[in-house]
Order: sequence, then C-alpha cells, then structure tokens
Amino acid sequence: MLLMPLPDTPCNHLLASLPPTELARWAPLLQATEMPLGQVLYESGCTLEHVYFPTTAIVSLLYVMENGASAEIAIVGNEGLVGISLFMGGGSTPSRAVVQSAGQGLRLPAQAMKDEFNRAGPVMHLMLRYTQALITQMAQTAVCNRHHTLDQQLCRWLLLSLDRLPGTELQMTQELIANMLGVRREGVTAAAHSLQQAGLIRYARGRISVLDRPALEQRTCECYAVVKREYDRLLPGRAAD
Amino acid sequence: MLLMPLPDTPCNHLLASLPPTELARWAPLLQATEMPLGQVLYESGCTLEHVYFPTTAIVSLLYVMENGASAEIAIVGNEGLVGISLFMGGGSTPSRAVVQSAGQGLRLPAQAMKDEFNRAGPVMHLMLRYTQALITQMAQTAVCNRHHTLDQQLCRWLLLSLDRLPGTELQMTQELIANMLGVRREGVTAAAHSLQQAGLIRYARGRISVLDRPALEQRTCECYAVVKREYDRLLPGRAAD
DNA sequence: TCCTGTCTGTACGCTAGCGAACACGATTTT
DNA sequence: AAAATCGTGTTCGCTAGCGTACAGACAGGA
Repeated sequence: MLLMPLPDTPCNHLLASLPPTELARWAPLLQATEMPLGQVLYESGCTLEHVYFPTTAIVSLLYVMENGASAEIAIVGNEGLVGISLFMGGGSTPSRAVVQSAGQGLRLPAQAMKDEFNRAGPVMHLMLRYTQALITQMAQTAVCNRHHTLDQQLCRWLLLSLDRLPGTELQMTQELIANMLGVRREGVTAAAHSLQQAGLIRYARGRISVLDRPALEQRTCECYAVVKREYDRLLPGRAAD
Repeated sequence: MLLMPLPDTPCNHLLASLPPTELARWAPLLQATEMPLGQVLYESGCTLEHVYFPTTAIVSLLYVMENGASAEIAIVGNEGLVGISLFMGGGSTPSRAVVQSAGQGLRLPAQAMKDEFNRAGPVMHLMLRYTQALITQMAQTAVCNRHHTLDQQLCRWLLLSLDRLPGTELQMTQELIANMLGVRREGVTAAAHSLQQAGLIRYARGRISVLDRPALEQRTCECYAVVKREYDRLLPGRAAD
C-alpha cells in the first residue's frame, strides 16, 4: 500500500489517521517526492499548487525580513502538512516554507485538498485540529522569543526537530540553526558547545547526536512541553513517542 | 436593528459582513455585554461557553508563564472574535484572553457558533479567513519579538490598538502595556517618553493621545504593515480605515 | 485638608546577545 | 598532493534591555 510500502516505514501521521474511505479517495493522487535541503516549497505571497505531507523530511515555516534576517515561525514534520492557507483561505501567507532537514514527503494537488476539505467531513476536522496545534506552536514561539535564553531555545528546537525524525541524530549545521532561530551563528556555537560539554549532545560538522534527551527536556523552557502536550491532545492518533 | 441601534454606532466587522440569512439566525442569540478592563474571557485550558465579538472593546490573547511573566500573542478587536478554538477543535488553548481596553461586545453561545460552523457555509469560510489573519498576526509577533526594538514594538502595538478603536485616544497605563509586550514597565516609560518628545503621542496618567499617526507608522517595523495588509486582504468587507 | 494609592521618571550595575574580524581544522575538489 | 570550501572556535567592544530601588507627581476619597 502506498503509505506503508513496508512495515515500520515512516509515514505521515495525519494521513495515517484518515478514515479509510477518505484515504482511498486521495491515494491515487498522492505522489512521493524527494525534499532536498533548502528546497523552497512556497514563497511569501505565492499561491500553492500542492500541499506537502512530510514523512522523513522537516520543513520550517519562516519569515524573511526586508533586511534579509529571518525567524522561524513553526516546524512541520511527519505530524503535519505544509500549506494550510489553502483551506484556511487566501491561498498564501507572508511566510516561506523551506526544507530544513532533507527527506521524503507526499504531495497532493491543491485542488484535491480543497475538494476534500469542502466536503466538511472528518478530513476537514482533522485539518482544523492540526491547524489549531500549529497555532499553539506559533504562539509559543512568540513567547519563547520574548522571554527565554538562546540555550533554552536551542534545546526546544532540538527537541521539536527530534520529535519529527526517526533516530536521535540530526544533520544540521550551526549556521542553519542560527538562521532558523534568528540569532547569530556564534551564539549557536556557544550554546551548542555548552550542551556538548554537559554531555547532552555531540556534534561534528553538521551532524548532531542527542545523547541525553531527558536532560535536554529538563534544560529547555516550558514552551516545549506546552507545544508537545497540545499536539498530543489535538492529534491523539499519532504514535506516542 | 441589533447590530446597529444607531447609525455610526460601532459594530463588529465580522458580524457586519455576514450574509443576511445567517445573521438572521444569530440575531436572537446575540447578547450585548459590557467588557470591563481586566475581565478574563477565558483562562488557559478552559472550555468556552461563549464566543465574543468585540465592538468597542479590545481583547488581548496572552500567554502567562509559570513564573508569572506574560507575553501577548495577538490582539482582537472589532475586526474579529475571541474563541476560535471552539470551531478549530479542542475547545481550549494554552493562552488566556483578557480585556485590554474596556468597552462593549456581543456574545454568542458556543453551541450556536458550532452549529453554524458545521453548516460549512459562508460563515465557516469567513471564520477561517479571520483565523488565517490571526495566524499572521501571531507569526509576526514572533518575528517582532525576535528582531525589533522596544521602540518599534511599542509603535506597532499602539497602531494595532488604534486600528481597533474609534478616535485617536487609548486608555492604557504603561504598566499594562509592559505586561502585554512582555517587557519592563521602565522600558515602556523610556520608549513612550521618546515618542512624546518627538511629538508623536501625548500621554498622562493612563491616557494616550496619538498626535501624528503617519510618523508612528514610519517609526514602527515592517511587522505592522504586514499584518495590516493581510487583514485587509483576507477580510475585505470591513471599513477601510 | 490630608492621605493614600496610582502613575511616571530616573539611576546603577549587570548580562545576553550583537557585529565584525580572524584562526584553524576537516572535507571535498582538482 | 595541492587547493578551495566549509564548519567551527575565539576574541573584542558595544548596546538593549533586565532587576532593583527609590522619588516625585497627580488623583480621589475621607
């Protein structure tokens, strides 16, 4: 079957929790795609032609300012989809979606999503619940940006990314992380260094291994837990991790 | 008529842009309410019994941290409604809604909103477009918190509030503004002082008059314009201000 | 009239993070 | 094997905003 060619193959949780009937309608239209690092799924203000359901990739929603500086607004991985503005209305957003961690995903033509959404059935309610969870993530990003230290934010970011990937390793340069968090690369270097010295992670040339996840969770701010709890509450279907 | 007892009486733009048929269904259920300063419309994690359509009041959605510090996530005034989680799913959010500027509003029983939303008609689409605009505001709040100075943020905040009020005066102590922005009161004092010296505002004991709005718009960051543009794009029905 | 509470001004030392510039090792390319 | 590029470490001065503490100024009530 398309979504699970092999047992234990990673799949998208949103798709996986669709009722069989609706999934069957989409199955012939879903198309597996490679999502290489840096790929821009949509640009600020542009209308979408597909929605993307990441399976092993991670996508960042970020806003790029006029002076080129950027800030991440939310992370989307195998728990969600990229392109909510398609069914929310407007068809575009002022932000940009960039692949932050290379991998695969499934994509669906925009029209199929709109059609299914307009049936106002279980798919619609699932999409709205996901959107609600995404809203929480954005809100908490605002709070975190206001009040918490770079150290804490890095922990939060690592955990959010980790939750959306198999394994405990992420391929990610400090430069890239800095762009996501909207801080200097040197700041990330310092924070990562202290995490490494504390034995929580190990990194080398764009490869980060998380050694002590519980300690990371303890070191981060409350924002991570708030977001996690809300995702689990609103989207109970997905595998408990 | 309920929504416009007198010509030029302020009303809620969302309600005003409903088709007559749907408005007629709600009209008997809508109930005018006083919304005094500081009133908590809903608390973090609590389920809603009403949705609120502010007419002359302004409501802040804010997150209160474990240590008591807070940060505003979005502002809702006569352009929107408080309680989107009711139709988005989940029925609650980790944030709190507080009346930031006293005034009136209309409230509607939760069930009426749910019922109407589930008809999947024009009301649903309007609510979703509003939610999309709200999402933009939250995202931009995150960006602003990351990158912009207190001065710029104060300007943005004044403008957003001003857009939701009649006239050019707001009743608002610096202490309260500081809570919303998630900064120290002294910081607001300093920023407000410099705005006053530049002749953009005048304030005294909790009363702020905006003297030179164009200059405020010039002094703020791009965030204000991005949010404003998105509201105008998604909710074209409301009066151009 | 006094008094109390509210709102705003000011000062001081402190820290996190910024901007810029450069060093060095590792990896890839030629 | 040499060269170029990439990822990380380090330094220095600088600024915005924090925490704390206190003082004056205005308002409304007793």
